[in-house]
Formats: sequence, structure tokens, C-alpha cells
Amino acid sequence: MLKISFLPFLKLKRPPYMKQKIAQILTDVVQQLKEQGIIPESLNPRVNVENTRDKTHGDFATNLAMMLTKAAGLPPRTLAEKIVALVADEPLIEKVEIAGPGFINFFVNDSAKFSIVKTLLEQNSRFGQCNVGQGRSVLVEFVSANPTGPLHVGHGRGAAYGASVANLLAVAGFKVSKEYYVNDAGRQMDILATSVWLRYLSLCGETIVFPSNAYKGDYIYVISESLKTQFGDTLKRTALEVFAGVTPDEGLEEGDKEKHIDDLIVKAKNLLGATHYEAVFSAAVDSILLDIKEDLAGFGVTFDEWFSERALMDTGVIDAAIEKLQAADKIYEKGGALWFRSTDYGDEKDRVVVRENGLKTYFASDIAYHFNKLERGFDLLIDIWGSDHHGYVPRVKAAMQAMNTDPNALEVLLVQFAILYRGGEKLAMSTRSGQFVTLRELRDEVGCDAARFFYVQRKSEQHMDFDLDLAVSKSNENPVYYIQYAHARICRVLALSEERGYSFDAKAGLAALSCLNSEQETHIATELAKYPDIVARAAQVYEPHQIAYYLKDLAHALHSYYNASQFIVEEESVRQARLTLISAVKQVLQNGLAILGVSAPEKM
RNA sequence: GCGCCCAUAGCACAACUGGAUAGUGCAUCGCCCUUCUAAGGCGAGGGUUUCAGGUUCGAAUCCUGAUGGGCGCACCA
Repeated sequence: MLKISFLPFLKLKRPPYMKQKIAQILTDVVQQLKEQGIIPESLNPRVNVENTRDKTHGDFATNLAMMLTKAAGLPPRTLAEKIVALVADEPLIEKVEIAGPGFINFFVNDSAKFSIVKTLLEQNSRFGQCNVGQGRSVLVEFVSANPTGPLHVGHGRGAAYGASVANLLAVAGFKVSKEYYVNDAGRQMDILATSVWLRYLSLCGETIVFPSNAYKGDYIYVISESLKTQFGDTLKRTALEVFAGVTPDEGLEEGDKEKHIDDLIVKAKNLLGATHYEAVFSAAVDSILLDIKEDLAGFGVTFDEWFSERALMDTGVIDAAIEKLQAADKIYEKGGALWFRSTDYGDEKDRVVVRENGLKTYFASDIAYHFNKLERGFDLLIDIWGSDHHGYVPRVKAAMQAMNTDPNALEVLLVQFAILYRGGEKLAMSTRSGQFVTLRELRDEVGCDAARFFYVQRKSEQHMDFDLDLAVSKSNENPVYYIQYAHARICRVLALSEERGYSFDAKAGLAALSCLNSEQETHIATELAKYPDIVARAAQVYEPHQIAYYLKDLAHALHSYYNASQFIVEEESVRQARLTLISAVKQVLQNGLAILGVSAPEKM
């Protein structure tokens, strides 16, 4: 599907964008410099064309002369003169200048600047698509929060970032799948199930001293209530038999909170029996997972696959992975446990995959999981993790190497924590204690668009301060409204134009583009032309924030234009041309906001 | 103690991956609504890019060291 949509773009012999055109011209020049013996034949410089920041530097600039100055043995400005002399005549280029230490500046004429509008309106929602992915398949795994409670605002950043990266890669020509790895196995899940059961026992009238290490959030009550509705008193046991022989909790004599909860888990399993324990366990996991799914869907984040860790265990995939490592002699036994030789691949120490008690570690499932991802045929794996997991990267890459796969097929993107403030004070968050601000609360308070934009306008590795009071009370100051407002304004103008009996005709507008010559108009055309380049670059480095910043710039150009000129004017050709230009802006705003998962409202 | 990440205007963040005079939004100050949405525009002030060295035509960006902050160093998940 995605591949097909790229065909119109690929069919073009030459990229339709000025920047690429100039790059091509310069590549030809480099060839001629070689033929003339000015630079060595073996040299293959990367031709670098940049958008200029300052209009007095023209529209595009290259540092080619400065880069080649050493190889040519000529001062940069002298070399620049030789390069300029070799630049082929191109009707779209008005003039070429040498400036500063040896920059070569290209000034493009107006018709070249506005030609982007035609390209844009032909491609519409496809404008900005590129082929850096070359149709390669990529699996983006993100969020993957343990289903032990609702998502909090810390998860929100990973969700917003991951979803935007996935969108970005799709636009850049990758075949993208999105996946959530569900850790529905292991001790944490047993603690969860036991927590629910204990709350249930309270509902049944038992007096329960709740363990300090159990999950305490309100959602635990909710799940236990539905358990009560479904099972009545069937799962009831007396507090006396539940706590008999259990290691005391923390704070008590000879107490130990870890042993306390582990003993209670064993009790729950024994007293309930496998079937009923499983019922409690499933009720807890299913309920929380459903909540997470709905929450994310409400946040505009969806997944192609919810990959279950239990399924991985039940189908023997983990055992198979360990056997594979054993066959490669990468596993040894020490102290009754099985260790993986991750130090062979640069990890700081070897890692346990099977514990002395026979239980497999989380790392063992993760090896199997990543191996499974590759077996499903993906060319590239992207994992988006919280930065607190950074120490985990070397061992997973080591496992991939041990399995004879290229560790570069895995790209781990780390997202820094959002540090929350309320009333100027840092908020501590913990799922266990039940003290945290949920993603749902954030969505309710500031709205989906504002939250998505807020998260994604920062570079992922940048630490982020999140002032909740500010986010709520001054949500109008979120730049997302600035961008959406530009879109709404354009929609309003186009609608009003129709109301006044002026039908908008893009064809007539394109034919009349030469009417456009104001500073604001050429600026908008220049901004529009940057978009495909921004997308390609952002995709290569997984940085959706670049789209956010670009959209702010484009919105600014539009607002500025809006204040400077009237669009719905008497003169047919001018009106059509202006409406055409702003509908091009509208299209790019839509395309860009779509990558960020933000809506483009017609009214505000 | 060792390792990873970060440090840019009062605040929150950018900076085309080594380019020209370091930008944007808040906040502050001045001006602009009888017009297509003022959730807007125009202008002003605000910087030794934490510090000290180094690399080169050129450094916020690369290297070394220091300082400050976040995180990680389990037979936990």
C-alpha cells in the first residue's frame, strides 16, 4: 500500500525540489573539477546544500569550496570562483554569489520558488513523502509498560514519541509495524493478582492488613469489585488461613516485605487452586490491559500487535532461544544458574538467563523476543525505552550478535524521563504506591492535541520539565494552538470565499502564481519547499520534534501573511493565486500535524 | 567507585549534524481590531552557549579535563 503511493514520486527523473537540483549541479561541477585535475579523482566529497538563514545570503548555500580547499591547494574564495564558473546555466537560478569565507550562495528566481506550490497540490497528502526507507520493514516497539496499573504521564512521552516516530518512518518510505510488548508473566504480575485478591477478601468482610509491597492504587479496588460481582464469595478464604505461617511484613519483628509478599503469593496459589488463581490473575491483567488499550486509543496511539510474554513462554520460544545460544557455546553453568557470555560482545559482565531455582530471567524472554522479531522478517527493529533502561542495551545487542544477527538491526531509542512539577515542587511517581498522575488525567485536563504536541516538541534525549499547573492553567499557550489556529484561519477564509460567491479554482490559481511577489508570499513558498527535506532529515535521526519546529515556522509565516494582506479580493487572478498559496499551506499543516498525531481543526 | 545521558536568554526548548550576525514560545515593554477568527501581527530589551584547555579556514556542535544535574550498575521486572 505504502509502496504504491510512492510511485508517482519515484517516477520523476529528477527530484522536483530546488535544493536537490542545486546539489545535482554541484555534483556535476565536482566531476569537472576532477577532469580538470583541480581535485584528485579519488576524492568523493559529500555535496552539502543548505537552506540559508539570512535572506541576504540567497536561498541556498554550499560550503563546497571550503571543504575542498585543502584537496585543491587553493584558498577557499579562489576555488569558489572556479566552481561558480563551472555552474551550468540554469534558468531557475537568478544569480550565484561568493560570500564570507567562501560560501557560494544561490539566489533562485520567483517562478522557481513558487513552482513548489504546483508540486504540492498535485501530491496533496503525499507531499513530503520520501524514500529514505526504501521499502524496508521496521518494527517499532514502544510503551510496553507492565500491565500492573494505568499509564502515567511518564509513559505518555514514550507513547507520543513512539507513535510520531512510526508515522514519520511511514512517510519516509518504511513499512512500519507498531508493537506493544506485554509483560504478562513473572513475579510482578503475581503481586498484582495477590493484591487484587486481598482487596477482594476485604470486600468479603475479612480484616486484611494490606502488605506494604502490594499494589495500592484505587484501580485495584475496582478490579476486586468486579471479581466480587462475578464470583460472589467463591474465592473467599479467612484472613486467618491466608496469613498463617507467612513471614511478617516490613516493620514487624523479623519482618521482610519481599518475603511477606512472596509467601502470600504462594498462599494465594495454594488456597485458590490453579483454576481460580488463574481467574484472579486474568481478571487483573485483562482489566488493566483493556484500560491501557483504551487510554492509548484515546491518545491517538494504536498498535498492530500486542505481543504477550506469556505466549512466548507457552510456545517454548524462550527454551529454543537458550538452546540456540547453548549450541553456539555462549552459555555456561555457574552456581547452579545458566549464564550468557555477554562479555564476549563488550557487555560489562555476563548475565543470568536461568536462575538457580530454575526460573528464567526477564532477560531470557527478551533474548527470545528479539530473536522472534527478526524471525518475523523485519529489516530493522526499533525499541523505545525509558532512559533508566540504558544499561540494558549492551546485553540485548550482545544476544543478537550471539545469534549471528547484525546488532545494528536493532536501534534502541532512549527517552528521558519527564520530571513533573506541581506548585513548583517535584512530584515523585510510583505505580506501586498508587501515587502518580495518570495519562488519562493529563488528557482530560489539557486535551489530547496539547499533550501530544507538548511531549513531542522536545528532543527525546533532552530532559523534560513538565509543570502540570502550567500545562493546565495556561494550555492556550501551548504552541499547538498557534499551528492549529493557522489551519483554522485558512479553512475559514476558503469557506468565506465560497460564501461570497467566489469559487476557488486551484488551476486558475496556479496559472496566476506570478501575481505573488510580496515578501510574505515568497517567504511562504520558501518554507513550503523545505518540508520534504525536513521530513527526510527528521526520519533519518528519529526526531519528530523537527517537524514540530518546522510547523511553528510555517504557521508564523502564515499568520504574518494573514495580517499583511487580504485574500478575498476583487481581482480574480490575485485572489485565486493567494487562495492557492494558502491552501498549499493548509495541506502541509495537515501533513505535518498528522505525523505528530495532532488534529487539524477547521474551526477554533 | 565505574558506566550512560544532559547542561544554550528569567523559564521551557531549537539550532539543517562542523558554517556566516545562536533562534522559537512563554514572561517583560511599546504599537496594531469598523477588515477573511487579536488563540494573531509589527517592534524592543534580554547570551562570554556551565568552566578550562585542545583540534581547524570556522566549534553550542568534535576531543581532553573539571563542575553541576538525571539515570544505571541483581540469580528484580
